[in-house]
Amino acid sequence: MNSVHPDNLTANPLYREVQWRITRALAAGEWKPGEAIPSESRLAAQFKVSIGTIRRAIDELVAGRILVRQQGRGTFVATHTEDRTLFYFFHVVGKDGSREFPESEMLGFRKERSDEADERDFGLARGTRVARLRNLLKLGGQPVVLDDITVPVEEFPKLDEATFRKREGTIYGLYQARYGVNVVRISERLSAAQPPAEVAGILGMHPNQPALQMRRIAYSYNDSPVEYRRSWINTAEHEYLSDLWKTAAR
Amino acid sequence: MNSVHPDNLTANPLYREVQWRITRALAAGEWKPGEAIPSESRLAAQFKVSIGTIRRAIDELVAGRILVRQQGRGTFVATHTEDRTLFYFFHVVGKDGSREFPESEMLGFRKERSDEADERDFGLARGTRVARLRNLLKLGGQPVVLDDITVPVEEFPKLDEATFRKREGTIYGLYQARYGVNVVRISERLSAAQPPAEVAGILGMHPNQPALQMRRIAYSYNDSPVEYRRSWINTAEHEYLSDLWKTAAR
DNA sequence: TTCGATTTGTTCGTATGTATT
DNA sequence: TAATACATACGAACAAATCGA
Repeated sequence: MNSVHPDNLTANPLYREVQWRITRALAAGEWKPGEAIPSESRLAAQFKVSIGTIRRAIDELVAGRILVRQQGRGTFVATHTEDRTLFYFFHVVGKDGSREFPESEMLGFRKERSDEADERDFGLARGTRVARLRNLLKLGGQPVVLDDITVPVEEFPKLDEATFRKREGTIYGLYQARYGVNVVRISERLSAAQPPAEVAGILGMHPNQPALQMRRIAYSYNDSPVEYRRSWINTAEHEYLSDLWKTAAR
Repeated sequence: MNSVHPDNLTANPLYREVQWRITRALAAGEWKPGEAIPSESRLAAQFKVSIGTIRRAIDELVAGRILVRQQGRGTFVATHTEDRTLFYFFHVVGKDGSREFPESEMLGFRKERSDEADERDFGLARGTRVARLRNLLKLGGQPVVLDDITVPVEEFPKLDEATFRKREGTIYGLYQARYGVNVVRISERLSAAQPPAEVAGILGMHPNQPALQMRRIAYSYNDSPVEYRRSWINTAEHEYLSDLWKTAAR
């Protein structure tokens, strides 16, 4: 067979074409988070390629934490209910290096139109209907992170305050389980600044004490942005950890 | 042949054993940065494994940016002379998202013994002979990052001020070319703080303006630490970008 | 410019091992 | 125990890029 598949018009290798098709199926909700996707042999038959090509396609999705393989069981769509996926997206640790599961408390919820700041910070078209959510994260009982979250209402139908307040697990877990929105990648920008008095008060900071200011964009499949955050982090006892994979190189 | 190679006592898969052996050879300086390692077919013959196993072993080292493949040419030990490797380790960007090659200026150099702070921050045994280097990075002509770098003298024989001052390219490029020390991974911890007046002055900051404080540990092969930094970043016009790979998921 | 050798890249197939159900 | 699914290892064939004769 040729190295280029007949219905592959983009001159991409076959395994990448397969990867696309799997990604599209995921984006379309064909297989839900936590569920198993068809077995490699079944996918090979379905796509009419060798099992090795299927494995190669899945390899990259596993590396991107979009799928999870389990020998003897199957290959599953990654969920946000496991601790390791949490710490893939949550980078605040104790200054002693301790990692802790944060306790979450919702402080506010409203719906409105996106404004100029959203356009400047996130490239979000002005006037988009959005929900705003203020969420406080505590570590060891102490308030450490204040998140101001913005999501387009369109992506999250029938979103309401009670859903957020009564949720179990992480916010991304909620997106995934209830709205079928799967966050697979984030981009964060950090700077140091003086938080507003209101924020400093919530975070229990002394006045004039600086804090970490963060802007995050969260992406789903195919690099489509689905959530925007402005956060303040009290770094008196904690810090932001950026650790570029321990995967390879041992 | 068995899945476990005769001289593989650790019950690791064969490709990982091969990966180890390649990594050890790299750490021993058998192949220098910029040089080609033996071809896959040659390695396969040398290690008495199939070429597929060699490819699998190299795959992970390429993913970890330790090796670089080039079709038709060979597989090379990664260097710090290319722009893309620079931005893998340098995370400061303009607030408008612009990436710029920093201009470097050495402000100080001395040798001494490591102190209590090094032990606390980096786990570096107290009393180790170290070199201290103060380096200023400018972006667009403006001072933005001040690095206080600490390296164990043992790893860098005959290290002197002139070598640093007259270098071309990055500091990690210098480590690599002149001392055979190849930085392959870094871990960074960030917090917000008030810089000392001296630092604020160097960075051209207004007094009482907060800055990003960073501690970095740089690792070579096999996760052995080789360099320690304390940095201050002026985030008036720039910010720290943490973008967890765009590789997969497209 | 052409050609051939070399090297990595892609795809296929097969056999066997290991974990799960 | 048997069936299923992923994991490892091998090999073959051809494609595509590179480089020097």
